[in-house]
Amino acid sequence: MSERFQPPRGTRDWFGEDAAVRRHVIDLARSVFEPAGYGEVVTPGFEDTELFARSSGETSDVVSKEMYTFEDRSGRSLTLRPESTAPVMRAYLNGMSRLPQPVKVWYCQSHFRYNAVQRGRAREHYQFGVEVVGSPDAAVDAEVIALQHRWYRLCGVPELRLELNSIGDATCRPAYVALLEEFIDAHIDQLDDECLERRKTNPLRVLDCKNPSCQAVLAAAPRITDHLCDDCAAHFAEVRRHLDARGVDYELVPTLVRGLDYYTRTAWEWSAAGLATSISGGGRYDGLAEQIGGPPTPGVGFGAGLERLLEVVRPQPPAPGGSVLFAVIAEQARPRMFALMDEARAAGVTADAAYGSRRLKRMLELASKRGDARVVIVGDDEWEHEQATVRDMTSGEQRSVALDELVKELAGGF
RNA sequence: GUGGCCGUAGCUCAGCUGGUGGUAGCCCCUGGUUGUGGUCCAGGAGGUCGUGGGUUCGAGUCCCACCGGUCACCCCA
Repeated sequence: MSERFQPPRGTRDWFGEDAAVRRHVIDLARSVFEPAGYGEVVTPGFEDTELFARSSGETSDVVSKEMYTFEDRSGRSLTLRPESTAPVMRAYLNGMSRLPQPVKVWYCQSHFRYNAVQRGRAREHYQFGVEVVGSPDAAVDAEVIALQHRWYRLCGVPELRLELNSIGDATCRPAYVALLEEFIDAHIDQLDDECLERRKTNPLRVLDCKNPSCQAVLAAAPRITDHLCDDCAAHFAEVRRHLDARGVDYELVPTLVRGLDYYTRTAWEWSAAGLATSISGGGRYDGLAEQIGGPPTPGVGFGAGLERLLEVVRPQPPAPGGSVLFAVIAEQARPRMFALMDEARAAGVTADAAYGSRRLKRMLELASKRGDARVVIVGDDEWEHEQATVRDMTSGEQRSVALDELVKELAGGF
């Protein structure tokens, strides 16, 4: 095994059924978002390191210890994207802002973070994500959440749960944080070391502490939702009205916060049975554009981990159906038959050849395993008469078809 | 990054207190006469027991380190 290569720690290969199911959940997401006006966006695999440093915040875990940062041959500092929201906003500022507003996009990209590898925590992971840039409308927040809800329902996610909160904005959050810090300092002797550490880096995270004795103390702490400014409170109320109207259930969680600095107002997370972590996180980020040198620009979106989703549900793609397998026994018939196979493909028929064997028994066996509907058999007998035997794999019925008619027969057969 | 558990074929796993690696199941390939599948039968391929050291007459089994996985913490999708 030492002579062989393994995928690098925290990465994996996708093939066979895994790849098919993965493809299927992406197709389901597209089937939900594309009719709603979301177009695909693709951003570079790496960006200027500063883009992530400035947007996520130098002290964030992502920036301080999880980024894959390297220098290229010209000495530029580049970083493999650890998330896609900042890159999408960068792309928005680099041209997308000229499109009709707001700009609605989806992406399915890999992300790289040097973190502890565990179930649902890889070093390269895929996210299907959505961003709506250019509108502060609460109806947009609700649309994104509602569509995501439909996607997860289509996937059949068990015990789907939505946690919702508003974390305010630059007007009200600083005052709330000051209030919270005051509370924490007043109860400092009743909180553990971890809380003290968080108090220094991100006071909001203190509320997350899982220590029961800390929780008992923190239950009396001021809540962000009680201290929103009028605009934020009105915005949050409207998001909830829209969600109620769309029939999306949610749970208000005042302690739900975000690890990245650019989030404002609406914040949400989805979770499901069978996985301790959330399967998706989203929020509004009205402060992001300015942090990376653009004009004030509102935005809202989510990133949904594909691997995490596939940990809790594996929706089966619909069986292809109607596929045809070419079983060409006669050596001299192969060139023409495979050419006809291509013609059938061009005519819309799903077709493949049994390349692995020249024995009919094995070819039919293969057709059974693959689930092909029909098999085109051409041996010496058929070849002599310019014919093919078409076998229906369900009924076992066989009929002769002239080679000149074969493509038409296959294409019209279903 | 810290701590616990784990690592036998592509996959799921046997392997007792150290004494020669399993006819195991699934998957893959071949054959069961010359052209008929979903079954059955027979055969085969595939492992330096994660890697490297150490203890021992002898290590899949015990010890150490590394690699990989997993659980908790941190954080997050």
